[in-house]
Amino acid sequence: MDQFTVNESSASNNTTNGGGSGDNNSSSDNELEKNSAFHLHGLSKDVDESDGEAHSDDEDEDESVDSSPLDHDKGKNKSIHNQTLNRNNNSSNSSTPSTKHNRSGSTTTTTTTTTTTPPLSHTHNNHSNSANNTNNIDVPLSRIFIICGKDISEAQLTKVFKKFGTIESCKLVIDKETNESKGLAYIKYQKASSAALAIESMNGTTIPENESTPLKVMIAEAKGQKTKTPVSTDPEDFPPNSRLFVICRKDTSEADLTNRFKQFGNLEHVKIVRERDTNESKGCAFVKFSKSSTAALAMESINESDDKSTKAIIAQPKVKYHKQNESIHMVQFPMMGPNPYPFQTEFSNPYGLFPTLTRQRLFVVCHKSVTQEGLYKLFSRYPGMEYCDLKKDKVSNKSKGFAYVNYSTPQAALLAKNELNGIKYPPGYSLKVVFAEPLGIKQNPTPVIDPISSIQTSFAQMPFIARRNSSNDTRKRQKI
DNA sequence: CGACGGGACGC
DNA sequence: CGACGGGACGC
Repeated sequence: MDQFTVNESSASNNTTNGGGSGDNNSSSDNELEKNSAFHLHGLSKDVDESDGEAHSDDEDEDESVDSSPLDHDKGKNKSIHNQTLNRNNNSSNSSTPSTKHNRSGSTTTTTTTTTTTPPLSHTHNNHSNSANNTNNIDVPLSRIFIICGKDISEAQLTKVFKKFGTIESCKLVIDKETNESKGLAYIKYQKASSAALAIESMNGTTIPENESTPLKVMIAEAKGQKTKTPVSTDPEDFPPNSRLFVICRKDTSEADLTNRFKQFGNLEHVKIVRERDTNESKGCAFVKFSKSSTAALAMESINESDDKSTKAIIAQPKVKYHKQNESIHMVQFPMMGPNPYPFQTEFSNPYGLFPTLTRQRLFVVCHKSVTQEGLYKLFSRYPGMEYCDLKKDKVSNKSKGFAYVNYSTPQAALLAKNELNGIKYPPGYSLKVVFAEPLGIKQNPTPVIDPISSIQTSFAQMPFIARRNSSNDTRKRQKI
């Protein structure tokens, strides 16, 4: 099993993009896209009901995993080229290669509670230094980050999460001072598909041990990466990590790929990358699924198959161009539960954030008697509504008197705004409908923030704007 | 009237 | 010395 080595050295890797296109930086984008889809139905087949065993498939992942991966990882170092990819031929003028991360420290100390996973029981911790430090994990996208209540134990987490695949380690983050849980945890799986399944089925849900706190489950950032990174707005990448980049023979056709990949389910489309002029295949393709777990399972299966001429990795998001002034907006999707929103439960995502353009999102002020259902019906009279979330007080569950409504296009949002702003919605009370500000601009208790820094931070989160000035291309190439 | 939960891993 | 090549999406 040649694990393609990923260089997601979170470090900086500069490559000036002459062509302005900038590839996305993998490190960030990778982590950006944490996320996942939430298919209430499709999923059950994969995991849910079974309750005991998660995997269905072939892949005799069982023992094979044990020692080999580590060995391979040692060898990994060599295969990490910092190749910058882009056809713009940007010679990497800007220095600063990967030197940033030292691979010395390994994070061994994790409290690996590899509890009782039937098959691979004794997963010896990946202590092997350098091989598996979380900065550069052996298997990309195989580690998840969980936000849970502070009263959840490692054992409880393990119990819940082991059904998605073999857990290598489960680590609660403990506050040094108080010695108490911070309500955060990391779980490292052996396989990316396990992580994807875990996200898809657990994000936004509550577990019996703590009914009050819905879990947030997302792909973990590489160790150095502190902050939340924004999400790609590439629609092709939604849900994140649902698309494969496939290397194949040049004589492979779309139909061949379709035949090969459709068995995994929810295949959306395949696209072979071709030379512009000759139309000849470049020997690679994109294969899009509607779930990231499917993409991961397909990848794992393909890479383990005997056909060595075809390999797959999770695709990096496509570079997307934006109008200069258009800001990106992170929309908070409500999580789970009995949902009055038919649309958004299809997807949920790590931060519960979904990228949108500002002009597609409305901020609505309404009388507190207005209900979620009523508001939903009202705004859904205008086509393209994808989301409607009346904010309620956490404890009293009473309306806070405002809501966020999302439309699939700026035009749709504008129409709804024009039609509904100022109407008397509960008779006698005016509805106010305006475009929403990006998250974080208008904070709750009328904070005392100085406008400068708040603006900076919020804009800093908008990748395409930030990237314009920075000549950095942190995107690294994954080598298969 | 009215701005969105909590958030990152040894030293 | 030491391990296999192919490779990014219309701008």
